[in-house]
Amino acid sequence: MTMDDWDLHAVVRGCNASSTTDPLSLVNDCWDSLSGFTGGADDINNDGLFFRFPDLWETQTAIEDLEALCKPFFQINEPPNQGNQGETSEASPLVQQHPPEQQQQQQRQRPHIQKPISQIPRSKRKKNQQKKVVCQVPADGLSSDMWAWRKYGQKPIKGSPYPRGYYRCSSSKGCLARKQVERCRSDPSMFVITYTAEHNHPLPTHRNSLAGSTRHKLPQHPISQGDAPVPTTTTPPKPPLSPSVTAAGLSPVTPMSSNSIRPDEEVEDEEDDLLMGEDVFMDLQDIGGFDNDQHFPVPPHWSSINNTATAAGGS
DNA sequence: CGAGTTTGACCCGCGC
DNA sequence: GCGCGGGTCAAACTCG
Repeated sequence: MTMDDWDLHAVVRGCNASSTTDPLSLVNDCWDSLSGFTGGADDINNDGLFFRFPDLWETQTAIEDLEALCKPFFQINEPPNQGNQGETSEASPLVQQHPPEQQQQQQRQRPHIQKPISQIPRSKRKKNQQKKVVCQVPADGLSSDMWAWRKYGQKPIKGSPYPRGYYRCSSSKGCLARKQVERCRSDPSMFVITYTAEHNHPLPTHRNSLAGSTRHKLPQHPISQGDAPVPTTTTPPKPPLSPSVTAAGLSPVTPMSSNSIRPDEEVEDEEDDLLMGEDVFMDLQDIGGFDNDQHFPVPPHWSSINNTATAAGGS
């Protein structure tokens, strides 16, 4: 928690200061401060896309990490300005950095299971030390990342009316990348995505390159749909999102062309703090929404972050 | 038939 | 040490 306070505030301040103007300016300002990072030739393929997360867990600053993460996810093109590396270090605390080995530790391993993905005993990992990047995106933003995700679990989260969906990258069997999707409690139209681990393979040219990525499943059981509140709550059922946006949000598949997703089918619900406890928090909402015909035309706006105290029920 | 989803159970980190 | 809660597994199921 050493740097939770000072730099977090520094970052927020920086962005907020800009917010007095207009969202785009704000975003650009914030992005500029992050734009110092240059993944490196090794991380970029011919298409200019990241092959993988550029040393995600080894970058110099948290900002760099965050940017590295988000670039591939959102297909953000080269930021307008570069060379603000000096500034990035100031705003570093967007992401908590942890030694690479700790990242690996998050890979679980069961004694009876032999999988490449599970090579580090789960017992060694520290939950609270796992590096994560938390993003807040609108429903259609969920479909904006290039990776193919496969849902492997869903659980109701204590204190939250919405279940959390667990996804892992299905682009590659050995890929350790995972993401957790949870509907934002303060704004049900938004989803909170927590990315963990890194992709160890090239960014697919077509998100649907993988099988079945476009499976449109109609809601069967409200509970099973992530966007629906867990039964234990009194929250009324919500209208299903578009097919691409299922459970806790988001289709595992996030079809790149799923721009057809309509946020209007969103939901409503209570208000609460959506702080994710820690790590980075990207608030794309402030950007003014996404252009449905484009993939994140503008860089995400980093709004809030790193809150060590698990505001959300703190498990 | 292959791939994704659902869902209950299990494991383990963490707080008390 | 115990219990809670989160994260993951894997069988069963659904769908194209």
